[in-house]
Amino acid sequence: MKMSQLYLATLREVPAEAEIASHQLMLRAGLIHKVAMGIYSYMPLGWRTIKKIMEIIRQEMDAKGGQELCMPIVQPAELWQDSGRWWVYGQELMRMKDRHDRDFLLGPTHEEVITSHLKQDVRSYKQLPQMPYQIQTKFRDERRPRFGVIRSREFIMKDLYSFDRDEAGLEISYNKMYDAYSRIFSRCGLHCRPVAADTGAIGGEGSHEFMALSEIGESQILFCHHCDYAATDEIAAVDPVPTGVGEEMLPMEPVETPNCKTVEDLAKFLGTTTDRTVKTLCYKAIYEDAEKFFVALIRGDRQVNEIKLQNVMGCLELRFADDDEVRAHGMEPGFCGPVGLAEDIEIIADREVPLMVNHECGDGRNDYHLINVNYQRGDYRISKVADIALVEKGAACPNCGQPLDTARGIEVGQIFKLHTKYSAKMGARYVDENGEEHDMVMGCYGIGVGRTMAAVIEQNHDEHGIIWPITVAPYEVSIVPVNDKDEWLMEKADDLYQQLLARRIEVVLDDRRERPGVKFNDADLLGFPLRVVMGKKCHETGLAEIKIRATGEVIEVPLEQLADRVSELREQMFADLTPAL
RNA sequence: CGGGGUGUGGCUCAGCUUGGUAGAGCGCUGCGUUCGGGACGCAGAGGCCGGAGGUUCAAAUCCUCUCACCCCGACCA
Repeated sequence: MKMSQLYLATLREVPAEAEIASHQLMLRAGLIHKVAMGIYSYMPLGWRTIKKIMEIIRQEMDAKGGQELCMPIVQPAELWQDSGRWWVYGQELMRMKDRHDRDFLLGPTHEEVITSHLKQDVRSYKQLPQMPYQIQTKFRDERRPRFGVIRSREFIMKDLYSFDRDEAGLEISYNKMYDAYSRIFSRCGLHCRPVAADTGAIGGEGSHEFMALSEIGESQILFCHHCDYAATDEIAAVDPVPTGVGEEMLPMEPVETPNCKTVEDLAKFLGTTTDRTVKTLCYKAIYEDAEKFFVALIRGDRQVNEIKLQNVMGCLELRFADDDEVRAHGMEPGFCGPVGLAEDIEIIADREVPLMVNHECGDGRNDYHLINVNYQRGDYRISKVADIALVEKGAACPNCGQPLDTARGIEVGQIFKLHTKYSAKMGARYVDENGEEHDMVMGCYGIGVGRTMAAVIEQNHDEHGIIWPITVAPYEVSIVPVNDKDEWLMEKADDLYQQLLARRIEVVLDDRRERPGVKFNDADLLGFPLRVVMGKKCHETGLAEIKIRATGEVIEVPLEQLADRVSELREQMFADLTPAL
C-alpha cells in the first residue's frame, strides 16, 4: 500500500478523552474511532491488526479440533428464558423488542444458542466431542465503559464451546484450550499469565483467566514466586490465622468507647491491635425479586471480598445497608456486633472469626463495644462460615506458605468448565453405548479480540508510539524515501516496494510529499516493525538503512541486498514469536 | 447508582468572574522557499459556542431544564 493512498489520519495531539497509553495511541494512530460511549469503529489499519489476531486464533482453535461457525447477534428471549439467564443477567443484557412486541436481546455470549443447536443435532456419543466456535460481535451494556476498547460495550470476541460426554472429556477439552490460549497470546507478543478465577455470570465451576500483565489492568492477581500458585483476588484464598488462640477465655463485658467508629479508633482506644477485633458489616443481598438484610463478620484488619460474599449468598448483587436499615435491625451504625442479634438475621462469618479468642466487636449500642467475645463459648451465633476475605499482598501462599505477591492484569481470555449447567437446563442430551441418556458436559472459552489488541499496545509501546510485534502489525515493513523530489531515489524505493510485494511481504511505501520528520514520526507512531530509510547515502555509497522499531537498531545494507535482508529479518521476527510445539 | 469535571472549527484549548455579536496553536487549501526527526513566509477556507427555554436593547458569557462525554467511587461499622 502506498501511504499517499492509505485511509489514515494520525493525530499530533492526544485526544482529551483518552487516559491510558493504548487508548491514546489507538486514537492518535487512527486505528479506532469512537461512535458512542463504549462503541468503536475499527479503521483500516486497526482492522488489519484485528484480522491478524483473529487469524492466529483461528489457526490455534482449528489445530485443537475447533470448527468455526457464526451465530446471530440478535437472539430470542425464549432461549434465555430456557436457561434462566433472562432473569438473572441483569442490566448488562441489552434487551429489545421487535415490531411484534416480542422480546429479543443482543447476545453478550452464546451458550444458549449453541446449546440449542447441539441439543437438536447431537443424539449419540458417537458425535462427541464437538468444539464449535465463532469470532463475532458481542454486546454488554457495561455500567462504565472505560479505557477505549479494553472495556467497551460492543466488542469482538472469540467464543468456543466444548461438548463432551463426560468429565474426563471436558478435562481434555479444557486442557487443549488452556494450551491453545497460551500459544495464541505468545504469538501475539503478549506476556500473559493464566490464573485461577471466579466464574461470574457465565456460571459453572473451574475457570482460568488469562491476564496480560499491565499496570493499568483492572484485575488484581495474587501469585507465588516459589510455586505456580496464581489466582485473581476474587477467588484467592489463604489459610486462616486466628488471633488469641490458646489464651484463656475471659469474661465478656461491654466497654464505653466514645467516638470509636472505625476499627482503628477502637484498637487504639482499647490499646490493642485491629487483628483482635471483629468487624460486623451490614449488607443487603439483592435477588431477582427480593432483598435480604444480613451481616458479615470478618477480622478487623481484613477486608471483605464482595465477590466471594456474593457467591456465598447466591445473590445477584450486594450493597451496604444504609443507616436506617441498620437501625431497623436494632443496631447503631458504627457499633454493630453479632451478640444478641435477632434470630432471623443471617450471619456469615469469615473462617478466622469462629476460631478467634477474646476478640472485640460492636455492642449494637451507640458508643459501646464488647471485649473478650468468644464464639466458641457461645457468645453469639453464626449461620455460615465461609471464606469471604480479600487476600492481600504478603499473605501466605495456600500451596507453599511463602508470601504472595500481587500484580495487575488485563483479562484477555477466560476459560470455564460449565459442566452440565446449560445442557441440563436446556435438555442437551446424548445416548451412550448402553442406550442411556446423559447431559452433555460443556466448557466455554472466550478471547476478547479488541482487548487483546489494546493489551498488545499497552505492553509494546514507547514515548514515540506503538511497537507492533510483527505477527499482528498492520504492515510489517515501511519504506521511507527521505526526499520526494529525488526521482532516482523514489524509483529505487518503488523498486524495493515491488520486490517486497512480490515476496508477499506486507509493506507500505511512504510516498507522501512530506518532510522526513513527519514520515519518521508517523512511522514510529504507527509502529511498523521494520523501516527501510533511503536517503542521500544511497547516491553516495549505495547504502540504505533498515531500522528495527523495537530496538532502534540500524543496519546499513547495499540497495541490491535490501529485499533479502528485509526478508531474513522478517522471518527471524516471526520465528521469535512462534512458540515451540 | 453516587460524587466531581468538561462541552467553543478536524485536534488541543483561551474567552465566561465584570453580557456588547468569536480567538490562538496545530491540522486543512493554494503559491513560493525548504528537505535525515512533526520547517518557514504569504494568501485562504472552515464555528446554529452541545440542545431547549428564560432574563436583557443585547447572551459563548447570567438563570432553569435537558443531552452528551470524561474522571473518581462502588469496600465503611
